[in-house]
Amino acid sequence: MSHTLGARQAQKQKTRQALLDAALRLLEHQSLSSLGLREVTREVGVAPAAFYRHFRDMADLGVALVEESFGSLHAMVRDIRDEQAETDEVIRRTVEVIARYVRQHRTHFRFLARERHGGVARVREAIAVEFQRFAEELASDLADQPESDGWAPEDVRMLADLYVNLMVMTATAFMEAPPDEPEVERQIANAARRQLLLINLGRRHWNRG
Amino acid sequence: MSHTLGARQAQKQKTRQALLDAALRLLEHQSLSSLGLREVTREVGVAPAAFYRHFRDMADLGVALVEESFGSLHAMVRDIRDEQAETDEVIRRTVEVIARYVRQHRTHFRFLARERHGGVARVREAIAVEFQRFAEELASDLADQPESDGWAPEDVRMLADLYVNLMVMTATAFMEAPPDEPEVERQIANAARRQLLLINLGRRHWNRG
DNA sequence: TGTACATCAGTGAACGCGCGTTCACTGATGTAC
DNA sequence: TGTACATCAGTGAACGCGCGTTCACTGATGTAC
Repeated sequence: MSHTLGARQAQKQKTRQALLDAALRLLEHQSLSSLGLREVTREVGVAPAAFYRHFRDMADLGVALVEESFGSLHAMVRDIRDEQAETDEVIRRTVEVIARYVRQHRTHFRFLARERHGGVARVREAIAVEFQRFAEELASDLADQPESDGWAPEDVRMLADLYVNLMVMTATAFMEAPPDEPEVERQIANAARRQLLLINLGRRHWNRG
Repeated sequence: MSHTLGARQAQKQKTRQALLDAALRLLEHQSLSSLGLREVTREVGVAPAAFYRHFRDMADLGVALVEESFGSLHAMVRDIRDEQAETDEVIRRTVEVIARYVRQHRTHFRFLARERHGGVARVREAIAVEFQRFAEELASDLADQPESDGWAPEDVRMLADLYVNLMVMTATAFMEAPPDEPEVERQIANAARRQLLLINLGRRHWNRG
């Protein structure tokens, strides 16, 4: 009865998704606060007034895009977490997964990078909440590892923040690299691996001296 | 003859600065790509057409703001570099200087954070160039330190990028903290110090086995 | 299965508004003699 | 020092344009009997 969408509901969802996709496409070369409602509906091919059947305003659409973007980001993290191997191998796989994620979800990541400190408060806040959740999850994972024995909880959180920051920095570097430039990507990956390695060194010697 | 500005030149510079100041004020709650020329001139109290005597368009004004913002950032770095002391003391002073810089130049830093990945290409590029220059200078400083003996140049650069990134991350955290909340600031400073400490640990054990 | 009515996603026209840009202008400042 | 002319920062009116929002509407889909 309820799990099959009626034809009407299905069509509505399709239009809503088309609006989100069109907005994401247009946001490649501009920011949310300069993106117009009419621009989005024009791109989709519906009347401007149709927008209001799905979103109150552009900030509302932005918040929906935050949720969508973090959806694929969480998929990335699950990918990384599922890999269990030697430290060096974990690092190699981690950087590889970040590269692959950015390649496959470039528009999502660009949106997050652009709007994280952008001009729309509600969107900024939504992104901040998600990144915080993200760091908390990572901190909880790190706390369970034997390397974290004897660590103060706030030090684990500090380390998690450092990792999240490095991931964002690396993903941003991949994003800003021109597409289809394997040599540039290789260099970014190399630098990222060595930065992870250096942090892991610091982690191993924490509380030892 | 030439070092004293004529009354006309002086007045022109004054208006130009007023436009920059007004823009920076308005950019606290929006991003450059949604800021209008008429908004800025209205804030200053001049006719819209007067804008064109100083800037070609808003992107042009944005690039001028980038230069202004990095001016005070370089002053901050000179502050840090001039402090010579024990490692722990250097870390303490570094974080303190960052906190002070953000407190005193909040609007400049917010502008850089917001437009670094913002919607205006020319401004983004200007910021990228400056951050790159910044990291190169730091790398050159680091290379001269005895701790960097035997380091490959690209490893020094990698470390410089890590430091720059941590500075940006810390400054951003200070910026986003509500003003006049010493307790929150204390916590951010604490986390930043420990992150610098951990990276320094990793640095000391790099290339050691 | 068929009929009568309700729902509601999307339409299309209309509105008032603020935008960026242009233009001929004004009048204070600067320059040449 | 005084005069005649040039410069040019800032003015104010005008323009066409696309914006967000409203509204009564249409017609396909859903529901009750």
